Amino acid sequence: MKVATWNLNSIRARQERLLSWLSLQTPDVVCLQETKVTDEQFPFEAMNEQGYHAAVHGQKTYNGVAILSREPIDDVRVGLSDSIDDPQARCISAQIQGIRFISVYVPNGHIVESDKYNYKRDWLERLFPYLERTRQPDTPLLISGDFNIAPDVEDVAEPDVWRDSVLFNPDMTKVMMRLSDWGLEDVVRKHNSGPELYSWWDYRQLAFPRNKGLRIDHIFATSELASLSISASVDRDERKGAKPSDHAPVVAEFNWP
DNA sequence: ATGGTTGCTTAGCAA
Repeated sequence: MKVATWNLNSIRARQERLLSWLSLQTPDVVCLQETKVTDEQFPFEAMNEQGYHAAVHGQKTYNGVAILSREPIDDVRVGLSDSIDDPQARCISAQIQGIRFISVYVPNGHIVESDKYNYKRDWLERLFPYLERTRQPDTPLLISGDFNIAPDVEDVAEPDVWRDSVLFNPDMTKVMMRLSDWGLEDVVRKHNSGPELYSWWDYRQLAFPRNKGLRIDHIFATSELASLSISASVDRDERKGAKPSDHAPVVAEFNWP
């Protein structure tokens, strides 16, 4: 099974690239972020014609997450399903081929100590009880998406520029360690030990040609599933050419089912 | 050189 996560930065702006990429890579499941469309505007027909079912949780203008799958999608749940009234569409989960998939778009946070950063921290606090409620015995869990967190110094091309920013600071590193403590393994890092593996490059300052990126898009899986992973990579080529997203797709393959 | 780009929506926000 080939699984991918990709922050599209608008599915309308990226629809042609998405369709070409799907036909080239033929992933089984794709977690999408920043679709930036309401559910009514989601291009279900184009995805279906490409051979994919789609589960969506969108909103107007901002955010928006989705899961595409070649096999049928069951038991779709949207949001973090807690007592907080949160209008931002940042989480969707679904059951596919015996795996619980979660697609997340973690808040960016803007600037440390801003309201947006407090929202990011609160959102991440809410994620752990959500995982606890979502976890089921004997069902592997895979959570992937744009976490807006570079876990470690080797995930940042220019640590001195990004240190103590919203994307890379000790508190955010702790969150990633809590995911690990909870039982989730970073499948991409497992298969790529070296530096210079990034998933996002700023549109500005020629960041991509200079490879000044950060690894902030991740695929985590519970240990049994992670142990069945064969390979993982960033599809850097998808960041090239005309009208790319600022994120590249991240892909992992599993010996499943 | 105190900016730089993109997308959505139309002047300003979000990333």
